Amino acid sequence: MANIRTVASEAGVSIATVSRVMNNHASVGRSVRSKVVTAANRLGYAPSVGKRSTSYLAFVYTGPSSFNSPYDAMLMAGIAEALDETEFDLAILNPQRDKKPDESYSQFFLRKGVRGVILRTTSGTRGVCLAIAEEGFPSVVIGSRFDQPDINYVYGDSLPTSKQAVEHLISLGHTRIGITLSLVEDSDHTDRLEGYRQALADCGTEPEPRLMYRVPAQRPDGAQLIKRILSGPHPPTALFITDPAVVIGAVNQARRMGVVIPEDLSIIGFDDGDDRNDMYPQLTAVCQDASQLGYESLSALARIVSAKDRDSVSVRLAVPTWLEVHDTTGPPPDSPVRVLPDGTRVQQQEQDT
Amino acid sequence: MANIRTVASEAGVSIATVSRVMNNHASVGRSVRSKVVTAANRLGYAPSVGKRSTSYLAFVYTGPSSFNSPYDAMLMAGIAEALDETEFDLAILNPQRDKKPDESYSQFFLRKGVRGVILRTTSGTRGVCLAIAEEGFPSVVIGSRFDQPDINYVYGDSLPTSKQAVEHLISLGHTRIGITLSLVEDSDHTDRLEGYRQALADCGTEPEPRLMYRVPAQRPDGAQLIKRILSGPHPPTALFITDPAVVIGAVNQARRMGVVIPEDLSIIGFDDGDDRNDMYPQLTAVCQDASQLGYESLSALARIVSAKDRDSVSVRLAVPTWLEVHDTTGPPPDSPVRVLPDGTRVQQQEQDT
DNA sequence: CTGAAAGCGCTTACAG
DNA sequence: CTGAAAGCGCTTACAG
Repeated sequence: MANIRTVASEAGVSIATVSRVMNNHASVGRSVRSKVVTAANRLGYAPSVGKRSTSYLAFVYTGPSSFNSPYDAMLMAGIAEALDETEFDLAILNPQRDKKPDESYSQFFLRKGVRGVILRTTSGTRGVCLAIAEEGFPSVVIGSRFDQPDINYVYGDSLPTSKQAVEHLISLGHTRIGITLSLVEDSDHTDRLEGYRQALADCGTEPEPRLMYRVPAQRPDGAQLIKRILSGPHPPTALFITDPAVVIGAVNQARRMGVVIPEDLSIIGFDDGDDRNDMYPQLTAVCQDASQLGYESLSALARIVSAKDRDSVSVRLAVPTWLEVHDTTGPPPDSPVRVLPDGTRVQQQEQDT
Repeated sequence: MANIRTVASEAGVSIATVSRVMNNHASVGRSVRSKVVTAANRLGYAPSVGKRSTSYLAFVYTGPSSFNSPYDAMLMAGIAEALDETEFDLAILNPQRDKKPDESYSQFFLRKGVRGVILRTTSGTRGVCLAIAEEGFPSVVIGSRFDQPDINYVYGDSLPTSKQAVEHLISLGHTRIGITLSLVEDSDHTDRLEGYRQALADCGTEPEPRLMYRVPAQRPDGAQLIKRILSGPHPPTALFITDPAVVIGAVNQARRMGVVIPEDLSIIGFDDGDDRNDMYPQLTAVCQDASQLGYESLSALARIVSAKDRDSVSVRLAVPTWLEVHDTTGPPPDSPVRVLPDGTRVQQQEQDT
């Protein structure tokens, strides 16, 4: 294992300077600091005392943390499972709390005694992931695709299955198929929209902007959505709801309004874990095993950290998703079902738009 | 902060011996080893290199890990929240993987650079919690009560609310009230059973053994349970289901069998988070905010670790639970509803038993 | 099985 | 802002 002396000579500075960089002393000049960080990352340096060199890998939220979502819970389960097969321990790090503003990510991670990181992306933090990868610190991004080289990631490949989901609705006879998307443009939602587009394009249809709904990714937002679109003009007869929380809110709200699923409205949801099986009626869904994302990310990270030559390991892994057809999809009603805000149910005939 | 020299003189040995104990060298004699561990815990020793003494607190499963349960997810969320208010970072440790058999828990934690631990109890690991507390290592048990002094714990106080839940059923007119319990005897399930007993006792009823069901704590087990008890003789008209996963399986299975809730069968569940609001009909439940358990545990642990005199801090915290009456409880049917294995519905008259 | 002492990795007051 | 050197905490080969 590289020690402070190796790093010093690699960077062409004294060991005192390396130590100062590792402890983020303000006195070190910018250019010297970045030379040292680069050398440390290249050599795979980690501070150590005798044998007790740290052997922590970290799970890092690049944005606000959200441990209570089913997605994150499944990630953790998979990470914990993979961890048991390695010699590493797991740390949970929150750079937002105590990374110093003038500190690079590598410095922060090294100061915490961490050897590699799994980056949990949230909206608007792709830049953070890129910055960390660029610094050369061992990292694997979980849940997002990247075009840039030299960035490792593991993501759920939902495009083809999303297409398949919409094709399923088309084959049932639906022509007014809505899609819900989150407010943020991440690669997951881009993929799901693209699957929707492709399925429609294959049968010569243009996506209709009025059938594309942007909603925050919470359960109450799913309920709101259903109220809004079923009371408006020209509602869809089927919905592809691309978020696991939103679909739960939506299905329950529909039933509260007396809308029968799938007779009045077909719904295809998205499931990160096992939720589809705990719903009644059982949910037709694009399924992803989020625990597998966690498992694969941690395994990959362990390989990278343990590798002789880290740059030789490149991880770009697409974990398959799959479609499960259950009880929330069926043929469309003769005409779209509307429910007015006062609860009146209107089954209108198709009209010009 | 105590260093290896202080510990050595406190224990009356050389620094070499202290170091050997910390690294679990086999050569050190049993009695010397335990003297050193005791001294280290008394002084709050943690290995350090200069300033970078470790500042990790750990979340430790005393049994098999289960991150994907809603309970654990909520715990993590609360722990993460409390963590942000401290100077500590979080580690996840699995003693089952790499604690050496001949190593004490304190030695293991110190070797990992951890300053204090939150112990997640599972069935049959109360002994582990007691052993760790006895060694004097800073620890807080989450989710269990203890009678022994000198053990810190934070638990959900579900006895009074469980009693209230059963009283609610009694006030609706139910006389055949069943209860489901997990297979293991932990303090949580003991409390819930005791609440059930007390509510029945207050109106002069003995609990009937045939209405007390032991089931594993998984969703499919809830479905099995409903099949079993509704097809058997003398089914209950109301059920208090003391596990969040079991109740979901049970409610959905009941509906699959055509049993109307609450008209045919009333159900009171248990909710660690927000699941009751995502069910249709909305679940009447004994509610506990598991994230609060996590929050309080971590806050308490941080206080203990930071205290001048650790033994002066004693944590024995009962977090309140509460009853929310929603849509799964109502008056009992005229007579208990039975559904035979072939799907035939039998509404039998009350009979002698 | 244990200690005295040499040595390692890192940090920091001092000097420029 | 950086280095040479003293010093700290810990580990370990050597000796008994």
